[in-house]
Amino acid sequence: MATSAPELSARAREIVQTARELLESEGPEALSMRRIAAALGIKAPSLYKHLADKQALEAALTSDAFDEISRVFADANDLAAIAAAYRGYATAHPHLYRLMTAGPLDRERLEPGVEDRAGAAIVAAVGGDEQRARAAWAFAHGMTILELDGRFPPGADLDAAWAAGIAAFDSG
Amino acid sequence: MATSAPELSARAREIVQTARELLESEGPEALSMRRIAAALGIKAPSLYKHLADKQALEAALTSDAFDEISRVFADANDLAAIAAAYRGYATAHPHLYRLMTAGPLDRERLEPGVEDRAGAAIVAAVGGDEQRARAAWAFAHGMTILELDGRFPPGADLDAAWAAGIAAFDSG
DNA sequence: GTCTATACCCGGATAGAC
DNA sequence: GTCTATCCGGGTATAGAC
Repeated sequence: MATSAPELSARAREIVQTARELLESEGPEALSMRRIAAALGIKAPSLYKHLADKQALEAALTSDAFDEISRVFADANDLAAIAAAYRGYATAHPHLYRLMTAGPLDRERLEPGVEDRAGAAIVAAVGGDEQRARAAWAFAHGMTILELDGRFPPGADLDAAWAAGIAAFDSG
Repeated sequence: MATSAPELSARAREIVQTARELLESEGPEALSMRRIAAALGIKAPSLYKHLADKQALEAALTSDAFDEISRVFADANDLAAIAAAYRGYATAHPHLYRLMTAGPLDRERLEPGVEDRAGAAIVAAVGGDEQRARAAWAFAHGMTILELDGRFPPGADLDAAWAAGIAAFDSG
């Protein structure tokens, strides 16, 4: 059976918090054990007394982000509202959003349930249909990551593109 | 005015081809100048006689991929067909697809027109509406990258999720 | 709990000889 | 057009002293 992430000590949580501030303010290259340690005024090897390895740190950051997204979803009842919440969270925390969505998800190291809670809010917002929920999530993630990466043509009206997609899922 | 990518010499094209084979068969970690050179039986510094830097190599790979996608789109007239072509190309070339879609696009180093040609096919497939085209592209990219990264729940019926999204964009 | 020292890996890129 | 030698940077992680 898969064991999940161990509880973090108070000191470990400080490290995670510092790592997050670095990530959000300076981007993913800043998320190195040396840089995090330096920001705390210690040396990199000391971190390993508190966290098993870097993956544990990333899992903690990702679990936190899932939690926060679920909270942001709480007030949203329809697709337009949840899309706005999704886009708003990602735009406010672009580097964190990329960290939590890029590449495989190390589910065994996440806090149990965080992924499902975020997903359940999307399913509810589209009226309970899982297939439509997955498609709508893909739309939202696609819009978000293409927007964050500057992939749309310069000058594209992204509000209008979001609205077009939301209209499609609302009526389809 | 922005100058675009210089023509590649025949030897440079050989290097790009070798790089592509490495990328597709072994993944992005294999796309290093040392590994590419080794695969060609030469040393890494020699590559710089043929290509300015690694970005030039990546731009060539990306331009080729855009070209190929445009070609795959050529036979597709409606949204379902173009979505199937998109998904099929990405699934057949996952590492290349990630390379061409992840992060910012270095437009000045691409072959001129390759991005627009691929985009135009999507616009045509949704009937000419740019906003719907962007939303549909976001849906397709989102589905694709989440699928490639194993982000959907294990056992999720992705054919059904694709169909749900296509239906939404067809009717909405 | 922190330190120093270190081991090990990797990467892109340049200078100058041949 | 290729080579050797080298420079620069980076990273995760461990051992063992304090």
